[in-house]
Amino acid sequence: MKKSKVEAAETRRRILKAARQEFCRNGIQATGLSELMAAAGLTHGGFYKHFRSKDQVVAEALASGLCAFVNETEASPVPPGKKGLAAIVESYLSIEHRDDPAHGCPLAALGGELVHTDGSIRESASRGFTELVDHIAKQFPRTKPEVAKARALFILSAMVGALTMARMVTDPALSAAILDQAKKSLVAS
Amino acid sequence: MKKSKVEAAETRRRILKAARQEFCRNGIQATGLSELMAAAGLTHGGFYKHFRSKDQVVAEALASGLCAFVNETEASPVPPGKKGLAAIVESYLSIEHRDDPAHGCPLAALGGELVHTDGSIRESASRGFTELVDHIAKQFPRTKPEVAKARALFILSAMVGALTMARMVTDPALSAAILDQAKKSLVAS
DNA sequence: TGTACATCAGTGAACGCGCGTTCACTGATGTAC
DNA sequence: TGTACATCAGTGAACGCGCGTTCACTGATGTAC
Repeated sequence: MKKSKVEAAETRRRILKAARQEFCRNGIQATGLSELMAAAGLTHGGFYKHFRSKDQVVAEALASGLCAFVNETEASPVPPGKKGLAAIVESYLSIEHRDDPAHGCPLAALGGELVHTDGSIRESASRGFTELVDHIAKQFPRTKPEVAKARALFILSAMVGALTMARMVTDPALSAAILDQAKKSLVAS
Repeated sequence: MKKSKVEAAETRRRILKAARQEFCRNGIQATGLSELMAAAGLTHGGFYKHFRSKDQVVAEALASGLCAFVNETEASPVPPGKKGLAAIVESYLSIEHRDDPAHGCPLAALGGELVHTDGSIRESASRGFTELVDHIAKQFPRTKPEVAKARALFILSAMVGALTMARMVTDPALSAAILDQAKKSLVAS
C-alpha cells in the first residue's frame, strides 16, 4: 500500500486542508483525529505517518490556514468604485463568511480556543494576527505607518468580535444587525 | 451527611459560582466535572444531586454569570468627570479584565465555544448579549433608541473582539496596543 | 532492462486514560407521632 | 419535648465510551546490483 513520495506529500496537504476546515467548523477540541482523517478520505491509523501529535497538526493547520486566508484576502479583487478597506470589511463581515466558518478566518473561528493554548499553536495564531493587521494597514497608504497599524489593530479586532457575536446570537435579525453596524462603523472611520 | 435545605441551596450557588469561574478561565470543554466540584470544595459524585447534566450546569452558570457581570457593570460607579460610556469601555478593556477572565465577561471568555452550542446554553448567551447591549445603549440618553442600540451593538462586539485578541496574542506590547486602540476608537465615537 | 530486497504510506485492531454518568452507602436533618 | 423513621446532600468506587496514541501487518514504491 505504500504511496509514492509525491502522493504522500499530496496526502499531507489534504490532511492539513481537512484539518483547517474541521477545526474551524467544529472547534479544535471537538474535532477528533478519526473525524479529521475521515474528512481527508483516510483511516485514523495513518495519521502518525504525517504528524507527531494532534498539537502538531493543529499548529500546522492553523499556520497554513491563516496564510491561505491572508493570501485570499490580499488576492481578492477590489470592486470598481470601492476602497480597499471597504472591500475587506464587507467581505469579512458578509453573511457568506458568517455562515461558512470552515473556509473563513481562523482567528474568528478559533480565537476563543486559541487563548487557552500555548507553544507553537499560540505563536501561529499571534503571527497570523499580525499578518492580517499588516495587510489591513496597507489600505491606508497616505497615513503614517504607525497610525495605519494602530487603526488596523482596531479594525481587525472589531471584525473578529462582530463575526463571532453574529455567529453566536440566536436571532437572525440581530445577527445581521451586528454585521451591518460593524460594517458601517468601520468603513466610516 | 445530609445538609439542611439552606446549606444545600448555598452549595448549589457555590457550584454555579465555581462553574462560571472555571469555565471562563479554562473553557467549557476543558473543564471536567471533578475539577469543577473540587473548585467548589466538593467531590464529583455529588454533582448530580444538584444538576441533571453538564449541559445544565453550563446553561445555568452562563446565565447567572452573565447576569452577575451585567449587574456589576451597571452598579460600578462612574468616575467623576467621565461619561458612562468611557467608564464602561475602559473597565472592559482594562489590563485587569484581560488578565482575570474568571471574574470577567463570559461572552469574551466563552464566545468562541458558545458558537458551537445550541439549546438553552445558546439562548442564555444570546440573552446575555442583548442585556449588555441594552445597558450600553442607556449611555446614549439623548439619542434615538434604535440608533443608540445600533451603536451599542458595535461597541460590545468590538470590545469582545479586542479583549479576545488581546488575550490571544503572545507579544505583551501588541496586546496592550490592541486594548488601547480599541479604547480610543470606541470612546471617540 | 530485470530481479531481489528494503522502505514506508496506509489499514484496522488494540491500548490506556479521563471523561460524564451511575450507584450503593453514610449519617445528619426534617417529620410524624 | 422526646423518640422512631424517612429523606436526601455528599462520598467514593465503578461503569461505559470516545479520545489520542501505538502497533503488527500489507503491499506498492524506490533502490541496489
